[in-house]
Amino acid sequence: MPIGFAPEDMMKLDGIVKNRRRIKQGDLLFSEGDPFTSLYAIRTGFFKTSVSSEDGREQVTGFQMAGEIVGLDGIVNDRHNCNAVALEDADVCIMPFSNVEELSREFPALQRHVHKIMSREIVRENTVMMLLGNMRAEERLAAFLLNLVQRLHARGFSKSEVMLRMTREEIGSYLGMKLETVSRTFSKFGDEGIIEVKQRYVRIIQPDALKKIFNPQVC
Amino acid sequence: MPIGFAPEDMMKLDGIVKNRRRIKQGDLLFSEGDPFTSLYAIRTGFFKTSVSSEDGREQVTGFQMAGEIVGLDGIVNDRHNCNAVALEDADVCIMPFSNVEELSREFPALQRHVHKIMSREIVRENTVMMLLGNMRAEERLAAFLLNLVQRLHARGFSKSEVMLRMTREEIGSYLGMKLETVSRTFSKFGDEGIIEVKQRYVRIIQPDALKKIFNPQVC
DNA sequence: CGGTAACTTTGATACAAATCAAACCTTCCC
DNA sequence: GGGAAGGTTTGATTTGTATCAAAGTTACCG
Repeated sequence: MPIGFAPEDMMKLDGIVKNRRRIKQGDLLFSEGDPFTSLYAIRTGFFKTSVSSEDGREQVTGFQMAGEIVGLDGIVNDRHNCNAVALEDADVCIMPFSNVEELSREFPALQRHVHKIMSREIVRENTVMMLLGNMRAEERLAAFLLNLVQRLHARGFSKSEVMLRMTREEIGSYLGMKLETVSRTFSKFGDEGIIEVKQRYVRIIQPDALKKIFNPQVC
Repeated sequence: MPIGFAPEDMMKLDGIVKNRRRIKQGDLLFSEGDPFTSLYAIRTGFFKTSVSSEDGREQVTGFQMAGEIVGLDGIVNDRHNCNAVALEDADVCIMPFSNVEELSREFPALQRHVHKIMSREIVRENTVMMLLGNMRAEERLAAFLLNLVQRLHARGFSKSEVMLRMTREEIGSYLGMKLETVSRTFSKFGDEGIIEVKQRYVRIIQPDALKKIFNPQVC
C-alpha cells in the first residue's frame, strides 16, 4: 500500500495484514453496530457503504474500489457506524487496527499515510456535502460520472467507458435523488449526445460537456 | 485535551501546543489553499468551516465550538481544503501537526485520541450526508437544533436555550436549504409551540416534538 | 428454456422548496 | 438621532424533483 519503504521495512509492514477475506456480491463486509477491529484494504471488487436512519431510510455514503480503505468509521466508537456491501465479488486484506497503530508508531511514513487516508475521506465527504447541498440533479450526476471514470482510469481502466456496478437507486441514494431522476438525467445526457447509456453501460462521449455541467463557471 | 495521562506525561504533552492565537469575529483562521502546518484546538469561540465551488457557491461543512479540532482537512494535500471563519471572537491552541505526529508515536493514548477525532469527523459527515440526501427541511432543522443544544449542554450551557452565532443563510448553507426556508421553518416551529424564536435567540419548549420531527419512527 | 424477479425507462401529476419581492428589525456609526 | 447596512420575516409565484403508474428490459433460477 504505502510506497517508499526500504525492503527490510516492507517485511515488517507485511505484519499489518492479518489475512484476507473473500466477499461475495451482495454480502456484507461489516454492518452498523458490528464491533470494530480492523480496517479493510480492497484488493479487488467494488463496495458501497451506507448508513441508515432509525426509520429505515438508507443513505449511500460512498462507493469504494480496489486500493481504497473501508472501516475508518469504526474507530471512534469501537463499533462500525456504516454498512459495507460488496457490489461485485471482492477480495480484501484484513488489517487489524491494533497492528496499524503499532506499526504506525514505528514507521513515521506509515503513520503519515494513515493520517492522509483519513483526511482524504474527510475532504471527499466535504465535496459530497457540496454536491448534496448546492448542486442540481444534472450537476450531481455529471460530477459522479467524472469522479468514477477518473478513479477507474487511475487504475488502468478506460476513461470513457464504465460498466456501472450499482443500481440507479444506489446512485440516487448517494446523490440525494430518486432513481427515476437518475434514469431521466442519464437519458437526458444521452439525448444530448454527451454520453451513451445502455442500462449499466455508460460511455462518455463529451467529457468537456460533463465538466461544464458540473462546473458552469469554468470551461 | 486527552485525559488519563500520568502527570509526567502531561508535561511532555504540553509540547504539542506551540502557542495560541486570537481570532476576531469574522476573521479567517485559515482558508482554502493555505499551506497546512497545524491543527487548531478551539479554546473559546465559535467557528464555521466551508468549501466553495469554482463558480463561487459556498457550502458550510460544519460549526465548531470550544474543545473541538479544526484543520484535519489539510493533512491529505498539505494544503487546507476549507475555510475556517470565527463567528465570534475566538481563541485557539496551535498544534503543529509534526508535533502531534511525533508525540503520537510516543504515546499510544494520544495516537488513539487523534485517530478517534478523525474518525468522529468522518462519522459526523456521514450523518450530514443522511440529512442532506434523505431528510426534508423540517427534519434537517430539527436535527440541527438538537445537535447544537446537545453539544452546548455538554459544555455546561443550557439545553433549552441558544443564542445562535450564525445567520439564517449559514444555517441554510449547512443544511442545504435557502435562508427563507430556514426562517419559515423556524416560524413554523414557533407557531406550533415547539420552540420560541426571536431573531438569533431560540428556546426549545418541546424537545420531544423536535425529536419526533427528526425521527418520525421512534417517539 | 421458460417464467419470474429485479431493475430501468418513460409519462403524468403533485408538492416541497426555490425564487422573486417587499417590509421589518437591529445594530452600528457618522 | 438619523440613516444605512446587514439580517430576518412573510407573501406570491415558479420550478425542479418526487411521486404515482405502467411498460420495457435483463438477469436469474428452477
